Amino acid sequence: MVSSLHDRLRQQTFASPYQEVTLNVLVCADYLQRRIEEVCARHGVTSAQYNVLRILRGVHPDGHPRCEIIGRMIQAAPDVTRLIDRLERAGLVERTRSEADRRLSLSVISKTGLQLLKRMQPEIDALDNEMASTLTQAEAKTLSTLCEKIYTD
Amino acid sequence: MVSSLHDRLRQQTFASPYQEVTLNVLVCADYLQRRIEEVCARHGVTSAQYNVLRILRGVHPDGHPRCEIIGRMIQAAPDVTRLIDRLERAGLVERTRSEADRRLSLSVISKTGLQLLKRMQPEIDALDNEMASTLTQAEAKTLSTLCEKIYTD
DNA sequence: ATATTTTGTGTGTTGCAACACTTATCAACG
DNA sequence: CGTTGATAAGTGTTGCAACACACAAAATAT
Repeated sequence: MVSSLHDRLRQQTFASPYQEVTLNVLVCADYLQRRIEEVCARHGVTSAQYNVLRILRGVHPDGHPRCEIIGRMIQAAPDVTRLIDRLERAGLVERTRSEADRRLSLSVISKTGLQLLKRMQPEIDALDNEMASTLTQAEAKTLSTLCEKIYTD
Repeated sequence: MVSSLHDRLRQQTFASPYQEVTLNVLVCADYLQRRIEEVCARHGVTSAQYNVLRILRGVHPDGHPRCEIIGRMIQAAPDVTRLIDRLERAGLVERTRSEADRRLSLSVISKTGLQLLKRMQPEIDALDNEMASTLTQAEAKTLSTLCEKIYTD
């Protein structure tokens, strides 16, 4: 399915390699995103929610204010307030007001949230391992570096 | 703003270069996507709508059935029916029933749609040109090839 | 100290996205 | 030729996303 798109992109003649690379990065990301989304769906969360949970696991047992979470998210998203609302309703995070700065509402990942991440881990790892068959470690490194060059302005 | 995320990704230690590359491709794509979305928003369309219009321009004055459009879209999307509904309401495409196979509803880009694409072209080109300052042509080619390796299974 | 700006969060509304389901047409087969 | 299955498009519903806006607390200026 994706490979048929690939064929069409190949047939197309590009005015510059920059036009081509933009399309390829977008298609590639959509492919990767879709695989992750699949795993997340099986566990009843969206990829954005999963991303937030991982961020919060990184500082557990401490929490993060909303603004800090936004800055660390892979895909920028507005409306993080309601995203956390849903995580809270699902019992995956807990919110408390910061004493030091009462504007901040600190989100902390809950025990249930940590358990969910633990259950998902092997499936996420499996995705990474799959990639090892199509890309050498050196190629992965190169790809990372080139991507960084683009988004670091 | 993105570079601050970049710093955090750098600080992080990755279990494997495959974990790292997944994040980097996603972040990079989000960055590129956001730039395109900005241009599209200025012209009153979403990037998905813009994508469909470009696909239809490719076969103008002929049209494409919905199923064909789905296969050619950069980012897979369900509900293309209503996406085209909106393009039709905006006067950017016209729909007709195929005589050969009456299940198919052929979408054809309208004169207004072609004009819109023409007006947007310089701004889209500008985005590509910007990239030339951060990436050599050879690097762009390499990046394209590596991305293709990932999504071609 | 009070006024002003900045920062952080939450809310209200519109429209789009994702999911499953329905309808219409074509193809294949008894 | 009628029946069954496959393919294409459209519909109905729920919930999320994007936008602007409103409020609260802290930082800064006067």
